[in-house]
Amino acid sequence: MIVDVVFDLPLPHPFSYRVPPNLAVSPGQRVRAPLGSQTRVGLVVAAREGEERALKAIAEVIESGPIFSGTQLELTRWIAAESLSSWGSTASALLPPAPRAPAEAAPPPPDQAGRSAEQPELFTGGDRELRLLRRLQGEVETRHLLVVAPEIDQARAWADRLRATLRVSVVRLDSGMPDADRWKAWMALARGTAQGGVGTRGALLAPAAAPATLVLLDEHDPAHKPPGPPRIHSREIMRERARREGSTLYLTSATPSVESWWRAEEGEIRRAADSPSPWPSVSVVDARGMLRGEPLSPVLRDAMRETLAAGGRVLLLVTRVGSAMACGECGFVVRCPDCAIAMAFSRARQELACRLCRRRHAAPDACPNCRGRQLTPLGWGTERVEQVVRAQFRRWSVARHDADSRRGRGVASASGEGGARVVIGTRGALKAFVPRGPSLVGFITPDPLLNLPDLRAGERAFSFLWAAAERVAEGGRVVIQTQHPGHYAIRAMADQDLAAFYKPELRFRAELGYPPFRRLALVTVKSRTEGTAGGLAESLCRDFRALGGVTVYPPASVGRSPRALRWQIVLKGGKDLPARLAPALAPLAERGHGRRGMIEIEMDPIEFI
DNA sequence: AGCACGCCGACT
DNA sequence: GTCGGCGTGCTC
Repeated sequence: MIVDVVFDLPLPHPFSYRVPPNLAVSPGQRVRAPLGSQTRVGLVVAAREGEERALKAIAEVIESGPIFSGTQLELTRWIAAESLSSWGSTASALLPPAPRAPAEAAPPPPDQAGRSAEQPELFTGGDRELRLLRRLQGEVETRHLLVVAPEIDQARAWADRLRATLRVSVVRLDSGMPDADRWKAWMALARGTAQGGVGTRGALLAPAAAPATLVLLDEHDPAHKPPGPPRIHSREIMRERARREGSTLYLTSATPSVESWWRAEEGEIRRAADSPSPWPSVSVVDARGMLRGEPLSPVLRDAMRETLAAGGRVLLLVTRVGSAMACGECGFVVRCPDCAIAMAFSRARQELACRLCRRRHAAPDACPNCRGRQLTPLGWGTERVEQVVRAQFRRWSVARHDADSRRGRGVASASGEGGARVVIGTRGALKAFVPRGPSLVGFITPDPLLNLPDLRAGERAFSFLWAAAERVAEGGRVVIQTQHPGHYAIRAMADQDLAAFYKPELRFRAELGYPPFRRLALVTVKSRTEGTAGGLAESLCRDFRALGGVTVYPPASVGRSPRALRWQIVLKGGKDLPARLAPALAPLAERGHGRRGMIEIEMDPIEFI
């Protein structure tokens, strides 16, 4: 017998091996097989009869039987095709680490072909997790449960929470556990000795028996699409899984992705009813014309004094200097006239460029709107804000919480030993206030985020603003200093009104043909020699244009060094974009890189386009 | 991705 | 005269 095996390599095709008579091997099973000079772990994707004399033999099996059912194997193939990642790398990322010695495996749960899936349901609102738990309570008696969190910390917390509230046996499948434990957890779920599993991305295909209850926590979180194959959001994998096996999918999010909100409007997703939860009072301070060197407006300064005097704690949120150009006087931001995305300022070249269509021109020296002369990238560093705050609030303890101040250190003293009453930090600082949130959150200014040269700038800023408001202690307040006091992201947050954000945002996306209405792909060409990268990018563009139905933006050099070694091509198309691109990419992947240079492709990029 | 084979510079 | 740079090509 011959088996076709895929490996954790960026290779587009499987390798064939003969199966020695002493081994039993079938599709969905992991094996070790010789490849080149070494022996590697691979996944059997097909078995057939044929001429086997020229082939090398499978060395050994990893598990005694298949670890993926036929449906799961087929699903990994779909994921690979949809993300333009290799089948082997995709499968490898979605399986527990292989044990060193051959191990007795529990068979994967049987396929449930033909079951029609229920509509996924989206939980929003301040009590979304409680309402979800209540729902799960009624289901765990009869169904398997799989919960996927964006990060290990959340997976750990949810495992504890499920054990405590649902009183079911829940195993942890995330990489925060030792490899051997992860493998055992996987098998416990397959065997049915565990009723539920919690993990991160690597648990997406864990063997919860269909029809199962699948949960994706914080579905909008970009951590659901980390670097590395497969380049696809966990939400899409969960959705497809639920659809194929007839499982129920629950999504939670304070601020759903625009994609999910759109699907809810289209009736593809049901929105669980939510009720308003306590909300801080929000003051929006118009920062236009505010002195540039002064991070604290009188409104924020007074709010801080009041909060501190009343015994509360203050969190000042800083967003690092942006790359867009904004007018210090009127707040005008230079945007691409075609793409409506903020243009990125290059200090070295003193020019502005659109990350999408590559339009570029010299940076203006006066504001095109008000003729003001203070047209510069806008933003504050935590250190500078700290200096000012220390000088103005000498009586109070002040701490900084950001990547530089070493995660946790500033906070430990701030929350633990009754330390800092004023904390200056970036987004991560929100998590540091446990168990009680700060009484006052001041946004020095969210404008750099709002003006990011990124089509998702508004979505990101909104999510951050909302998360901060949710964290504020009851009866507390939020002060936002901004040059865009009327921006719908800010208004929607202030009014605790989700729809007030998504409605205009969807209109913007629709008008300009951005996701979720169209799909994007980002192709990166790397080469050590300048000519090849640019030349290869140009010739790739010709190939893509020849495909039809795909918008090909001009390639641009994105190398940071003066010598341009990286080029990027942005592509836009419909739902079938990966399928359309595959034929143009196949010849490149087939023979190494075909031409010299390396090609990477990311479907549905979520940053910096 | 590794790893091996294959042609041009600074060293014992 | 060699050791070694990584450019190119292959792995069932």
